Amino acid sequence: MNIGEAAAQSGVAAKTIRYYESIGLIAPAERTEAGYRVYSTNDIQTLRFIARARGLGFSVTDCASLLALWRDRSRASADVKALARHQVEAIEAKIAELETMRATLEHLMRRCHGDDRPDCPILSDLAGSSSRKEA
Amino acid sequence: MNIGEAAAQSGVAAKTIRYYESIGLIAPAERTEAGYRVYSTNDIQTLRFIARARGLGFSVTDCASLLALWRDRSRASADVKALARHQVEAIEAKIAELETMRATLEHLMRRCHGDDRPDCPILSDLAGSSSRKEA
DNA sequence: CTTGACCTTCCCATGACAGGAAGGTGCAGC
DNA sequence: GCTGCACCTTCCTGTCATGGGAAGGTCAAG
Repeated sequence: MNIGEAAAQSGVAAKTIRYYESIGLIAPAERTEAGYRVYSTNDIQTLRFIARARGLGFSVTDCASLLALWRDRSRASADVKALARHQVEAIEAKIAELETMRATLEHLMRRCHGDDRPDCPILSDLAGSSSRKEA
Repeated sequence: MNIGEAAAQSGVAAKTIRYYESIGLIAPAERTEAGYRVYSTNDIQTLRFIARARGLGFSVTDCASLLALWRDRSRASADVKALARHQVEAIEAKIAELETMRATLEHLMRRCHGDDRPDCPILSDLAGSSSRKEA
């Protein structure tokens, strides 16, 4: 299977597959005589694994760790769980940050009449009024 | 005031101030004979405005729009509110995405015993078990 | 034999900066 | 006056995870 079909089957763009190979996340693919990369269904599994982990927000570096654990038949599930917990914490931190932003913005929007008058509490706040909330 | 003090007073790193100047977000600063950038308290206000907008998640491009509206005394507050609403929507989309990730991860973690046994539903899921949730 | 869809490598761009090198400036102290 | 140090300048590189596109080779169909 060429890289195009591998991309179609795995959901990972051909460009990205080459990138993953270049940074060592996946092993260099076999090549045809002409230099075309060749992929097996096993490689597709790996790519899908990566795609799912990325979809859960894991960094490419985390994916390398997860792949190593996946291949290590003697791994402890606690190790995997620790990575997952860490990821959940990172996600929660981001959510909290975003929630704060949203709350502040919505508070400002409620106070903004939003018509064609120039008076605008949103801008006033950004300009430094004392009623703003510090993040 | 030199760039170092402007940075201290505005909360924007000196490096970042130069960056903002280079991309045209702020006007080029006046210079001393020796070429040092000089900032006024007015410039500090602008930098703080930007810092607050960035803190609310607005992109640098959005900041340029907000600054333009801020300076336009005849702006309509509706224009500002529209930008804010757009930003809230973007934030909510990100939150939703992160919530989905978190829910999936937590679901997987609950099923993972997390001890020294190698059996791990988290990895099984990433490897393609049918019980996974699609994001 | 040509066409067009693939594939290859290579470099550049993104967003929003941070780090660091190489060199000039300003001021305090001796 | 000179030294030293903190500060300033520009310029280049790196970050993260790709995407875009150029220039050129390959493959299968018609």
